[in-house]
Amino acid sequence: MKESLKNYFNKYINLSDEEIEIIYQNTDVTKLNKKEFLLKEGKICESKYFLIEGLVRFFEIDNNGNENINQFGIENWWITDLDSFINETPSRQSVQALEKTIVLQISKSNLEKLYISIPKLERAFRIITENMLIAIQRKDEVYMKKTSKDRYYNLVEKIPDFTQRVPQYMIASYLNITPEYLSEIRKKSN
Amino acid sequence: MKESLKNYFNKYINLSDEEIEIIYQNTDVTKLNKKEFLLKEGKICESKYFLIEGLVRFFEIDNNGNENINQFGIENWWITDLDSFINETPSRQSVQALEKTIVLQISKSNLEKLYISIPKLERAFRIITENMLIAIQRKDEVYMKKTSKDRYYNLVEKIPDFTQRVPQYMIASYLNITPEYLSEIRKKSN
DNA sequence: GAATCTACTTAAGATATATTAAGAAATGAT
DNA sequence: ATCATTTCTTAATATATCTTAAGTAGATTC
Repeated sequence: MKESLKNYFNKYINLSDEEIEIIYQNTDVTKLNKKEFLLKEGKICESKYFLIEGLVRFFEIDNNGNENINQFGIENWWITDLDSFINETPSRQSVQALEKTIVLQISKSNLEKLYISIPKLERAFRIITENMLIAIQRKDEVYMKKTSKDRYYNLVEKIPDFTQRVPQYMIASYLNITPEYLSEIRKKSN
Repeated sequence: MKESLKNYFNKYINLSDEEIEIIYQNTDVTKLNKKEFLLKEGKICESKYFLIEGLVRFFEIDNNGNENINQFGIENWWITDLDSFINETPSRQSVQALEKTIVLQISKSNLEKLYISIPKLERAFRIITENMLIAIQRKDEVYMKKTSKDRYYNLVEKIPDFTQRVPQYMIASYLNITPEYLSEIRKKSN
């Protein structure tokens, strides 16, 4: 676990073993079973969660009572409702485990302490956040302008095992189409 | 100009006048007339541009030769194709002034120097990038899941003067609808 | 000031996607 | 293994949005 953290941060900055130790001391391990929640709509997102193993989904309930998935999270990603975390406002979305999931949790106050004791972390998170921004912009290129079919094949190509790990109706929700229509798209592709 | 920069950064970190001066020494002022380009598709985005005054659009040309606007930039925003800037890959989009525009330009190498001489800047850009990420996520909530009509009214509500400053066909492009359909939406609203 | 261009509108027909409802298949519980 | 529940598929119909084409008005050019 400490090893994962070390490997991860070393992609961005050089940290001594003591520094890794300090970071690790400021985290908690949380284990979730399938269907358990990391964050519930309406609550303030108090921590950043570094996903060690497993799979989660971000979703919200729309006016018609439908679940709308807008993000999945996998290994080595930070799981946070950033809006809620930064501005300390109630989260509009929930985060739920789709598989047995292990996360390392850093509370906001611990993170602020870490930024002070290990200022290099500012740099790491500056870079990490930039990369997240790039990722979301790339996603937008596909999801804003392309047809449902293109979005589906884009997803299959980029994360092939998703179609195994995630029920189809959730993929449909993530792609912003109805499960019925996804079914048609898949049929036509044969 | 230096004043703008100072006010801006002071929202995130405390900078002395000397530090502001150092930052300012590492920027260039660029003035653009309407229709001039800050960045052209295929070129590497070599600088971050801080928009002092004016209005720009980000767009790309799709397979059918249509311009696709995916972002506007206004005062106090950083104008960058981050993917191109960070990874030094050719930009897939162009950035063009829609009005007389003034930007402060920081080259990548100058920015790296500044991160070293004024480490607090890491913190500033960490926070700025987080805020950009939050903004893009909020935009996604509207643009991924809502109908064309809702997207239009959301834009009108959030940036009312846009409908004056930007031609309607560009707004349609930004909203991912055809100008004809936007025309219909507007008609129905009366 | 006429001619040309550009942005905007209107309307008819076409297409992509949603909705509804029903049945089939898979999964989980007893 | 059986039953119940959840997920997936199929098909008919409905709706949102696009495409094409034509027309109008304002801006720009000669």
